[in-house]
Amino acid sequence: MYAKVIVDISNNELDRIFDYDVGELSLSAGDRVMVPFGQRRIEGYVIELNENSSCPPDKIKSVYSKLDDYPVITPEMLALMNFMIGNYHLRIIDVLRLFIPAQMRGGKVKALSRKFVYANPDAFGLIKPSAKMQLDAYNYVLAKGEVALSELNANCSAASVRNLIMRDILRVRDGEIMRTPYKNLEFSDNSVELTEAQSHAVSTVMNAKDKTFLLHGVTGSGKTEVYMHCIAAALALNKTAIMLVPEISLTPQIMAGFRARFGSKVALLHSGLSAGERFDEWRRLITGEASVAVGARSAIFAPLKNVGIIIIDEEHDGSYTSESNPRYVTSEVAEFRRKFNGCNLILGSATPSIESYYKAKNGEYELIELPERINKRPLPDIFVVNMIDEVYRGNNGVFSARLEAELHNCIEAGNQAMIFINRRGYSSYLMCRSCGYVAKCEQCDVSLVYHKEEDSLKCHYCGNRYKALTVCPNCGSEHIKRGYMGTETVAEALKQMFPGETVLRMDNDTTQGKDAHFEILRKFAEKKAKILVGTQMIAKGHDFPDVTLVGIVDADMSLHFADYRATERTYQLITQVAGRAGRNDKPGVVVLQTYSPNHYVYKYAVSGDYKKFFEKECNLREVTKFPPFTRIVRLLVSGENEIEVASVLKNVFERIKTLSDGDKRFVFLSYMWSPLKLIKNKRRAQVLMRVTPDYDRLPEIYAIADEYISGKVSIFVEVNPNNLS
DNA sequence: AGCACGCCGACT
DNA sequence: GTCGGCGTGCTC
Repeated sequence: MYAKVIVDISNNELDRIFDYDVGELSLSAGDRVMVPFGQRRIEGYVIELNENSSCPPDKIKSVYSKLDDYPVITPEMLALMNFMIGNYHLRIIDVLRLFIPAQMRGGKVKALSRKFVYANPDAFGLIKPSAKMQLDAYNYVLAKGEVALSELNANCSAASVRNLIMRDILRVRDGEIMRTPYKNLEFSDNSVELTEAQSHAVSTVMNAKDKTFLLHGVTGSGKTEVYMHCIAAALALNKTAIMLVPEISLTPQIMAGFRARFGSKVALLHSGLSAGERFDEWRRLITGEASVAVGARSAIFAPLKNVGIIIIDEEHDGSYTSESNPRYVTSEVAEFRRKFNGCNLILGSATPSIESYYKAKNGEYELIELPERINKRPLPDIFVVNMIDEVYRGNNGVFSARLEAELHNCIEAGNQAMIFINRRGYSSYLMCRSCGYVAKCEQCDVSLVYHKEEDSLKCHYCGNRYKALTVCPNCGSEHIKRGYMGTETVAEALKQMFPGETVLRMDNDTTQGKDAHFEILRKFAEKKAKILVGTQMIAKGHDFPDVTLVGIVDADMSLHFADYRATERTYQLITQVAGRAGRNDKPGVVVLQTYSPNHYVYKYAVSGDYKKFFEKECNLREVTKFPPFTRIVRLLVSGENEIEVASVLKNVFERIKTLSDGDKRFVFLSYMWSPLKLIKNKRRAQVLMRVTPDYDRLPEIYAIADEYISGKVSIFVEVNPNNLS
């Protein structure tokens, strides 16, 4: 019998099956094994067992050992693996690595083992009545049934315990303990009665089978409650559930909500966990001890069997598409698992992505709507402030007169305000006012970002750090000016405006620590500060009842971002940020500052008319030939040698051109240097194409790319990339 | 990815 | 003479 093994080395040359003799081992598909490989021993995964091999018999070696008690890759995941390597053109091992906790590989984390003590029932009465300490220890164990040795030693005489163990009156066994994250969170049953719309949504889902739903519910319409009920329904049928949320909204509050409802059946999976915690949560899922997986993107690979419902909350969120290496589309993986398990899938959002809503309109998804907020609370008023007028009036500051006035009202009334800005660092760049010179990264050719706390310039693409400019290297002028504002500028302006107030700031820089995120939000929730300044990360899911004002300092930053989804993202952003204002009984106000007040996105975002916005945006996409009416395919060629990159680019382009000639499904095809031509010392160039959604010859494009990949030039093919830099 | 094998320059 | 540079090739 031969084991078809994928070795745990990510390399194109090794992206294939190696055959090993199974020997006396009892192996199954999905087992993690240790195998000899050249002069080395490495880990690998058995993906199939088979009687025949096309490899010369003298080359075949035997599997050394099996590494776990059970196959770590379930049959469903093996099927998913095949789906993913076919659809996303990934290395097999890169897919397998997604399926198991990273730290488990190479034996970096192990089960936490502890010695447990239990009483030998036959030894009763062997302790002399005079041995008081021994009796104490024995009774302690009897009272608990079983107790950790460390606990017993801490509470009783360790010498007596040792003696009893030696005489086999107490026995020791090796056991495992699980590191459960957030186990100290208080449970509070927060279940509430469903509104008519909510129960209609729940019953629609529960009465369906093998379907995908788009749950379009306005902010505050109680989507979470619908999810909870659907999960409970799946559990009642003895099935399991997967619930995805954007990484950023995996707050302790959300987790506490799930823990309260489903107790220890919930396993939490996200990047904030320690390696050990992650491993243990994963193990609780694969062993069936836990049956609800809640987590960020990668939780879609939760090793659950018999899945009864899959939920993707905030389905429009960008974090569901992985940017780099094993690139996959979470909703497509979810579709695969839905079909495999014959269960339902819910995509939920207040602001669905244009592509999802388009599918719902075409009947590919079934649309469920929750059009009203719970308790019919009105959405906050959004005021659009024209910043050109402000400049005209001589106001060059961060805040418009309107926002400043609202801030004063808010603070003086004892309420809280959130100020939103989507840029990090103190300012985006340093510029010479005399000659226009802008400091750029030597390696990456991008503007450097000035970080005030370190008084240094940083490259956001490679992380390189440079000394801040004081003199222009180009013209010698000392007239250096900081560019656009960031969270720090805004925070400082606020501190000047409200000298006595604490201003909290939350962005990439202030949330580096393990619990920094949580700490800032906790302070704000406890009203230790009246003003919170932050980037996108303050926009999601946090419910602060006393926030009555939300300021969007520069809405255009996302609107003018070079991406075809910029408008859609801006709509989502405004809706999400605005949703933070005016919870409970206090009415909310949103002030939105822009230099393009007449853009349609502001009109529809202000009125909250998603459908109209969708129509407009969708028409535009159709005319401009962007998704969902096309798929964008980007083939990125990179390498250190500019001439080689250029020549590969040209060759690949010519080959694709041949493929596209006469094919009407090709809407656009061109090649060029990438906007960021140089990153980490690599020249980058791209072939860009747009093809109709029914185009089915992508594998041929992948094959062409593979042909030209060498040690010197690498090629990365992306479908609908998130950015084109 | 690594590790061996192999064929050329400067050193105890 | 041989230690060691990293090019090339292979791993069931």
